[in-house]
Amino acid sequence: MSDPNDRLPPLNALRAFEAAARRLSFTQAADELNVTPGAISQQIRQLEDYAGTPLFKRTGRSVLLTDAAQASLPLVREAFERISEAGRIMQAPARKGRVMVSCAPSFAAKWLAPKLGEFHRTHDGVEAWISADMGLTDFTMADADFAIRYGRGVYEGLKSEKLLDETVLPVCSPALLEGPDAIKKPEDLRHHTLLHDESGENDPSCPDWASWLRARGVEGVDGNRGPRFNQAILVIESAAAGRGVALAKQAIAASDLASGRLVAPFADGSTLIDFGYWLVWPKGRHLSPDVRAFMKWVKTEATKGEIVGV
Amino acid sequence: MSDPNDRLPPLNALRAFEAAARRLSFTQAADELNVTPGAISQQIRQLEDYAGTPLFKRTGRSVLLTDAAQASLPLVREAFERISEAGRIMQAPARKGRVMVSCAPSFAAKWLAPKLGEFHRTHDGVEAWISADMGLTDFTMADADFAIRYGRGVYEGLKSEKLLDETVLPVCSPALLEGPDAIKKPEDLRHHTLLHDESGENDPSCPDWASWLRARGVEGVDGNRGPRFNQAILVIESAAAGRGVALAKQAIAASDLASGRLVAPFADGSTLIDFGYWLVWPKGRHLSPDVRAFMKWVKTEATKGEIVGV
DNA sequence: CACTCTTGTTTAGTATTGCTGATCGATCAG
DNA sequence: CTGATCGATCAGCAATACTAAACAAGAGTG
Repeated sequence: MSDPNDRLPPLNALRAFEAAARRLSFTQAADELNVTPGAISQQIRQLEDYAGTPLFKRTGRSVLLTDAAQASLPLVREAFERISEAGRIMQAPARKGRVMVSCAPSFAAKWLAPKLGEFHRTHDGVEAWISADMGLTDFTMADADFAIRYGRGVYEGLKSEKLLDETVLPVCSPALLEGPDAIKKPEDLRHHTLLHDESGENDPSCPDWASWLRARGVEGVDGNRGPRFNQAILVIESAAAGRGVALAKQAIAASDLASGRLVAPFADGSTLIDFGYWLVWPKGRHLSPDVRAFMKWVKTEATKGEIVGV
Repeated sequence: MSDPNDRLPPLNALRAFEAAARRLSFTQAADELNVTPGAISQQIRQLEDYAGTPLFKRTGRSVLLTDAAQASLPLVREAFERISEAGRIMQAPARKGRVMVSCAPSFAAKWLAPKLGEFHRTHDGVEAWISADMGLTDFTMADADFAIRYGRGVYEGLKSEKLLDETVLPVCSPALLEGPDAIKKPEDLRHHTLLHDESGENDPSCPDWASWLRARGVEGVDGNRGPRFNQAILVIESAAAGRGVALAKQAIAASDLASGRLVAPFADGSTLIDFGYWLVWPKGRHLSPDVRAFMKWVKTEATKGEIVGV
């Protein structure tokens, strides 16, 4: 009669519950789980049948958690964290020799990817995969081993370690240093297009052209004109193509500066900003030897860059 | 593309995995989950597809865990413990005012049940349910709020609190104290049937008739003859029916001794044994106010009994 | 106040998943 | 070798989960 298994809640319904409770929205939960809202609604109802009590207060507009849901949610969350981690561990043998790092597209393309060949040469048998994604989605469940994030280094539930500081400086194609409108001093910028990087928008310490010019007392240059890009790499590529002068992130521009594709027209142009690059991974995660090796290598590369650059 | 949800293992397959890993047998796992072995086999295979690596080493005869399974199993277990507990908490509002205690059939019938009326009278609005089951099944998942167990009080993963000591003493129907074969001293037992309780078999400190007689230097009585019962209550009822003299557990016999249905023929007959009755519940479990009240009441009843009895 | 937008619910139909029951192959004990 | 036991496999069936579409109920807007 009292079969112990009957006492376990329906597991798939718990997934819907967790997502809905986290978002406080069935629609968003449905979106997250790639199902229709109706499916979520049904799963929740099934769980409520099991519980014998409502889990959400439906207030027309949105939904609220009942006490029962409130009380059980932390345990459900912990359970899923463990399941997620268990899943990773199960997969570990199959992933052996592969390290997956998630990072922002620009950083991946301009900083990480060019150095990867070197890693592969020195670490035989370990291949690195880069997953370039934008959002800093809660990745306790993502399939990356760790991530490189651009920000202040404080992330809820995640451990982080500083990788690299970031500085911002004007860069342009070497072609712009010649000819009648050659850039010699900041005032010369009036003859050129200003390229705006809006990828670091939420960092108040990151200067835009307007504040950069103001800080240097440059007159007669409108710091607001010019095209805007939402990714650092786009600014860099535009600048390299000779379209204008970019206020660029040093880490992203470094390889092009080193190759001569870009030049820094002003000696004192660079500004250290608050945001930086961080190695980030979920708190309880087991890091395999391969992953550790890769992280260590990345950090070494970063210190190298600091010696050479800026 | 890399949908975070795809990274979670199939949840129902995990249940099969946990059971199979615990039992190291697909057949037994199937039995536990009330499905066929084929179903388990398929679920495990599905999980192995997910993991990309085998989880069991099939050695024809039985199965062994691979490293991947070994490593992930603890997390899976913890996850299910939390899910189980979350399930209970969800159901708490619906269970309000109900306390479910699991205990051995004899103790339930002869000790607990008779006192329940009193509890109900003093604790209005709380009803107590008794689930009398024999096995001390791992009940992290059972639906009882707590259990009363007979034993030494050490249970893996469970918390316990001493409820009652147990003593063993000869009892019989008052009818046997009269007539030509009236029982006055231990030697008189030769004229009567000895009733054997084998329910405490695994307690070496618990005397049987043979050791009881030997300890008192009684000669001429064969301590091995007579019917044997595997439950304490059966011995008691046989004795009460006048069939013979039982070496009975005090706690089980107490109510019949009090009512005069049974009597203790010898003044010095009782022996304190190692085993006793314990309140037992899973370590991380949240005990509701109702449950606490019931536990407290049970303990009070137990101390009352100690004052009156023995 | 009507209109519309958003959000959750419901229902019937469909797709997916999970299970059975029978059969097979392997292993081990006698 | 033979019988017994255990796991794997497969086709068919049952249960579960999902979709699509219509519906209902606030909340914001003009």
